[in-house]
Amino acid sequence: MESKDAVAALGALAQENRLEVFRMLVQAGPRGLPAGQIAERLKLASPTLSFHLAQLRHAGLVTVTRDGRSLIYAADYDGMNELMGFLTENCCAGDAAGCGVPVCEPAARTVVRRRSRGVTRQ
Amino acid sequence: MESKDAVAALGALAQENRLEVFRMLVQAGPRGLPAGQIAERLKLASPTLSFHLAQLRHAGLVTVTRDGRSLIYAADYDGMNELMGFLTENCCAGDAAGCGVPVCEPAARTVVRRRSRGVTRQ
DNA sequence: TCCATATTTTTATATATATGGAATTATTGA
DNA sequence: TCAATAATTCCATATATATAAAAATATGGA
Repeated sequence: MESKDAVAALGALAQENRLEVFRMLVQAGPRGLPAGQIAERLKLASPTLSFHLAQLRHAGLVTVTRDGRSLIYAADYDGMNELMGFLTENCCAGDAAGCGVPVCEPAARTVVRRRSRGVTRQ
Repeated sequence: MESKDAVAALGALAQENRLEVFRMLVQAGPRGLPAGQIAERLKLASPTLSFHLAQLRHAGLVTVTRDGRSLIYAADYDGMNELMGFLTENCCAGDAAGCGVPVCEPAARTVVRRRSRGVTRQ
């Protein structure tokens, strides 16, 4: 991961509404949520939400797929994990015990197959 | 951690120069670095660096102690780890295996005693 | 006490970002 | 083909942020 990508991802998360959106998607799991449902839950005007989702998408933090009229947004866990790895990279000059950073491998990944109707737009 | 604190921390990191400063301090370890040395290594004007260090400090990502004429900045590893915990909180509705997030405990912490000359200003 | 060093604070200016109304595009079902 | 729904893009406005020159503060040594 490049420094510029990390700045983009951090900038995307550094906003109250977007952070809420992202955390909602992280908690929702790989199945994601339709934009309308996010807007409703967070009481955001649709152009506002659309703007924020685009930021998160360009930053590689969420993915989108169409399902009929709805666009389904989901957290991009790979993007998130890459970002966290970048922040802690080579911490304490390699002696991670100096700063309490998790040094273990990620939990074994369960692959979730998404409904494949519609076209993916990244 | 509150959402507002997370936004502050992410905003502090979402800037090219500050991200560089922070990563430099993360890699430098708990002993930290004097402001002048950071400015020199990153070729930043001192008021600019000072502004950025203040942002990181207010966001709880770095600490500062005085040593003679120098102010020594160090990464605040607790702050960083809290932030990452906040982002991944309750991911996949509790089934972390769904997204490959590290679920293990942080490495055992090695406490490093800092030189106690001067006053700590947070 | 005075000077040099290290760093911060103040201030001005330039630039980037957030918001929501209005118009637009895409999809489905009648 | 048309109306209804879901969401986006365009636009104007308000607000926040980054930068560095100049002035101010704190420390240590002569």
